[in-house]
Amino acid sequence: MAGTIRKSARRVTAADVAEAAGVSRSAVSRAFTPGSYLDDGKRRAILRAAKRLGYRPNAMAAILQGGASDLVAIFAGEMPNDFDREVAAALVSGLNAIGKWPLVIGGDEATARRALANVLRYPLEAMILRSGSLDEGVAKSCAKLGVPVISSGRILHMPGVDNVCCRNRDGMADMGRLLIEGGRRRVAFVGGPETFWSAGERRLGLVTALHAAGLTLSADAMGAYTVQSGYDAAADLLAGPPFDALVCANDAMAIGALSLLRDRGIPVPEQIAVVGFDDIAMAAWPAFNLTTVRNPIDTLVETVTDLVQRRVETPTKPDETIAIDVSLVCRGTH
Amino acid sequence: MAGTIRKSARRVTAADVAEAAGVSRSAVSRAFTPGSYLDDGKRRAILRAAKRLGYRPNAMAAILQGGASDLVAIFAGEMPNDFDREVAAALVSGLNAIGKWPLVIGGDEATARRALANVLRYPLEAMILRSGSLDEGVAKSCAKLGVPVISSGRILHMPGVDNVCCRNRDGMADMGRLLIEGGRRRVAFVGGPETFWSAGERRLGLVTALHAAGLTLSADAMGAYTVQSGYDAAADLLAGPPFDALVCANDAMAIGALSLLRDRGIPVPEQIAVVGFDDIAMAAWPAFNLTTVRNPIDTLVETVTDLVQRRVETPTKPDETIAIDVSLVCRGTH
DNA sequence: TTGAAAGCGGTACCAG
DNA sequence: CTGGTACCGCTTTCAA
Repeated sequence: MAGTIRKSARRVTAADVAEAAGVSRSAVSRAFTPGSYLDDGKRRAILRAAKRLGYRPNAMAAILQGGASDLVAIFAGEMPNDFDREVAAALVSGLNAIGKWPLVIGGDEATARRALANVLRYPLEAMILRSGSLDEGVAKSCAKLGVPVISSGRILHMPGVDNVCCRNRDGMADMGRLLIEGGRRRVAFVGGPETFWSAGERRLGLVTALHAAGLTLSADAMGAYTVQSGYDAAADLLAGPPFDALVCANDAMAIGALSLLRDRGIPVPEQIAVVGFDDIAMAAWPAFNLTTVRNPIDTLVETVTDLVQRRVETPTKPDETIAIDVSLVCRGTH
Repeated sequence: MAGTIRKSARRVTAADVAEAAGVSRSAVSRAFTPGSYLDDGKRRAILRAAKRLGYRPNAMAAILQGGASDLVAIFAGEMPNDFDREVAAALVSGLNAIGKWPLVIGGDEATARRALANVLRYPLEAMILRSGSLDEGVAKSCAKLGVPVISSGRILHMPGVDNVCCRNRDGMADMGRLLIEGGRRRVAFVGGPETFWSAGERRLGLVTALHAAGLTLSADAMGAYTVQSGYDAAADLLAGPPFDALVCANDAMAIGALSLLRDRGIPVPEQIAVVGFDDIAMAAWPAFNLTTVRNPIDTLVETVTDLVQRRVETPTKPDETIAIDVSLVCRGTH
């Protein structure tokens, strides 16, 4: 369907406004700078002319001149599950709320890698990492350029990086103890490839709790943090030696595993307990009622935005590593 | 936890590279401009020096000078459900793939409104609308500045706006006919407030199909496109006159309704059919097995990114309204 | 092929 | 309080 043909117009500049209002460009600049010396009547006249012409100060010029860019990149990775997408959405809102512009980079590794080189041409105030696999490389590139890096969801031991991360090991250790107290003895785990750093941490927490009780992991499966991969991993595990608890590195996989067990008619939690990590909204739905570990997104976002602000304010402040507390959410699958 | 204290360094400029390589700034600029006259040895020397110093051309200066900004804003709204978040994530990836930088604006209306005024200070190549409530105002502001607007998910009849939208009415009309053919006669609908434009369109499609069969809508409930609101709406409807089909304006609400009916022990689809719209990944899970209308995200993203490119290429091209085909997905709840 | 110089659109520092 | 002016860092003429 065709519609109106439009004309492309040149952007209105301060000079245009100055001419229209019969003042100098300096005056126009002052009219848009709070707390600057300018006759009140003149200021009003300028703002009126600006509004009439549709003038907005060009951010590029202001930034080039030395102003804040307010640009913050988010390296979001592929966002394969709802938790990652929720975090990304919440980060965007949180950054908007503190007056920053999140410039989001997502998609597969090749696209992201290509994007990185180019996005660094923009004067970023910070780079937020949520990707997983490319993190070290990105952090190195940023460090070279003096762009502050905030890694969330995985701890990067590099100078020039602030870290925000939930207590993966503690959370999963608590979960392990809960299962053991509930009488479970043969515990299987569904983790992820090395690029999912948190999977390794969570596994470690579980193993620690098991060891303390004189137990070891019964089986180890590899997932991909998606529902489908949890479904498949559970099927693989069922083909092996029996187990009475299935600990998944995240809720998406736990929900997938739950579905598989239901399909096979295996009673949960009577025969096998199934638990996850994150406490996504879905985990609370009656259809799943999943026992899990709460990984609070709001706290994460607050911590990250706070870190962004403090880092921008004091670029030389020491690096920080902030841990976010998690807590057991006992529902019906353990 | 404290760590290394870092130094904040000045950004490396073309002048620094020029000095290091013993050439003029012009030569440095040329070295980064494909297809420009420059001695090959000199170019190599410059690129080497640039790499050593960690130089990247400053995008702000290039843009100010007249270059492409590659900046595309996405007005994403609150993203209350997984479909919206999936679309946002896919749009981000799609834009990255064509070399654009999605600058995402999300969160509640107040935040978004405040953000709009400021983001227009950046030279945006396009503005993608997914918000719902603020769309007209945003489109007007953009039109005044000559920023192309691409509205997706809701048709805006305004000059200067390209529209991409799925065939909401057709899809829901097909669904209505499917239900009628299946013997359903008392059809209830769960829609949304006026800000959810698609809910009205989908309702219209359903009503059309019902009318053609000499039927009318049995009941009308208002949801908010979230799972919880579907759950609540279904509860409200059950308190009224009986019905044998429950059509929800999106999958999230359908899944909520499904949960409520299960909680109440009402057999689906034997006693009541439940259907949705969008075909989110979850709809296919065995736990829900939802009959729905497929609203293809990949096609949406391709269409939008294509439109962005064509609009940037030819700013004066006529406005377009592109409809995306949808299709019935028959599973187990109808 | 090269360097010098003129902007791009602001901001901030001048002297007035 | 005001207007003029020198930048910010890059691209792109222009003349050499």
